[in-house]
Amino acid sequence: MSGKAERTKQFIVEKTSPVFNQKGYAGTSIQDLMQATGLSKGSIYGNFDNKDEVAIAAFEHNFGKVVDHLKSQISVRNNAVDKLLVYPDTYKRFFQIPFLQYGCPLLNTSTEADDTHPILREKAQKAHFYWKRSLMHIVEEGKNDGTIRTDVSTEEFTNIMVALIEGGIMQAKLTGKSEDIYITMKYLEKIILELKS
Amino acid sequence: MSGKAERTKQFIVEKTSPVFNQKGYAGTSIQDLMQATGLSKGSIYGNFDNKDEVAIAAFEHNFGKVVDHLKSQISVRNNAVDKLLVYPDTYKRFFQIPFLQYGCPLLNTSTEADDTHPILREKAQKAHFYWKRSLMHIVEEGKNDGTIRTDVSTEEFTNIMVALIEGGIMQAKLTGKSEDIYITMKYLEKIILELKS
DNA sequence: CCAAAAATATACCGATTGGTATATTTTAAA
DNA sequence: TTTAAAATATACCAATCGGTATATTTTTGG
Repeated sequence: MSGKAERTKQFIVEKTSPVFNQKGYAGTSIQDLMQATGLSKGSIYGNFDNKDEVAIAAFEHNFGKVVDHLKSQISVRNNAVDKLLVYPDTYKRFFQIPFLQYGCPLLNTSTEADDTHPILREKAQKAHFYWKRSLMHIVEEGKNDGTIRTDVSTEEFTNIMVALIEGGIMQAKLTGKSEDIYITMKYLEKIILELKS
Repeated sequence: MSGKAERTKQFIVEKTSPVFNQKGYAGTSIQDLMQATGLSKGSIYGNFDNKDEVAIAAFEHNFGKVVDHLKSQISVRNNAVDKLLVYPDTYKRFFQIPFLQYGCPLLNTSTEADDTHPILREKAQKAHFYWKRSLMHIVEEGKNDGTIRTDVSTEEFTNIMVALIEGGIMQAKLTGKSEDIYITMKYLEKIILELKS
């Protein structure tokens, strides 16, 4: 496999990842992948062993895009509370973020795969664990430098924060109303600000 | 169609609804329905026009079971705050409720169907609307009889409540840890109690 | 108990599924 | 520029998909 194949592999992932996020694993066929890439079946199977591997790579790509987007915003903020506020700031504009058009990849993948696809489920579990860990890290940081109250449980707060984001997205995607995510994110903003010591 | 067919139809829905909730619409085949019911393909297609109709009936059955369960508990409580507390009380024991074994039907159906299956999406939208309306009704009731503070937005509160429940379920289903939904529901309990006037 | 009707089972349909073997084209090194 | 290798396309495979036509069984009303 030369550098060309490596680029084609990347190309396939980029083109098919929105399809997987929209249609789900079971709902996406090889035909869909051929159509999304413009490549033949042989070309796809020449770069991936099977549909599973494309789906896994697609999930990791989708999740990675969200992470990169948040990370870049978090990096330019210089205290824990402001860093946490990146989340409501971002998800308030949920419908305007192109790679979230078909929903949160973590929510989509976990609800489909939790009872059906062990490999994909494990990938989603790891993504969730990574997300929670990075949130907890910010809260702990704030506690250590005295900007966040120490009488709140980091574990509990991050759990609630994730629930609000995913539950808000679910409602907004279902109703199609940005108001639904906006309300939830306004509330998240409020409880983040209440963390201030 | 005699009474027999009506009972068979009901039988098919009861046997297949857990399958749809576990595997999703795209992931459930007619074979699965035959296996779950022990009936032949002809029998299933004699009672339903197509897979869509079975899926729709299954979703409504699944959602109905949750609604019935909650309603029966709410009916024996005699003030708005206590009625709202049925939700955290119930979902705290999420993993012990048999018909929630494969997750919340509203969450599962909406995340799968929101971008792929307009009919199923509409059913999920209506279910969500019904749920929110009944929550809002309880809050308004409490405001009217003076047991709930009038300075909180009913719309905003119910939105946050739904988000916490669905987001909590998503995390618990993904990790497999009841702790994840317990934390979220403990918090929901707290903010419900803070509604008291 | 019998006959008509209703319900269920069997057998089949074309289309599509995920995947493979092989032919063809493209790439890269000499 | 030639040639071996790598990448892509074509053609095919058995299995399964959702759905239908028809045969058989079961139910129901007289």
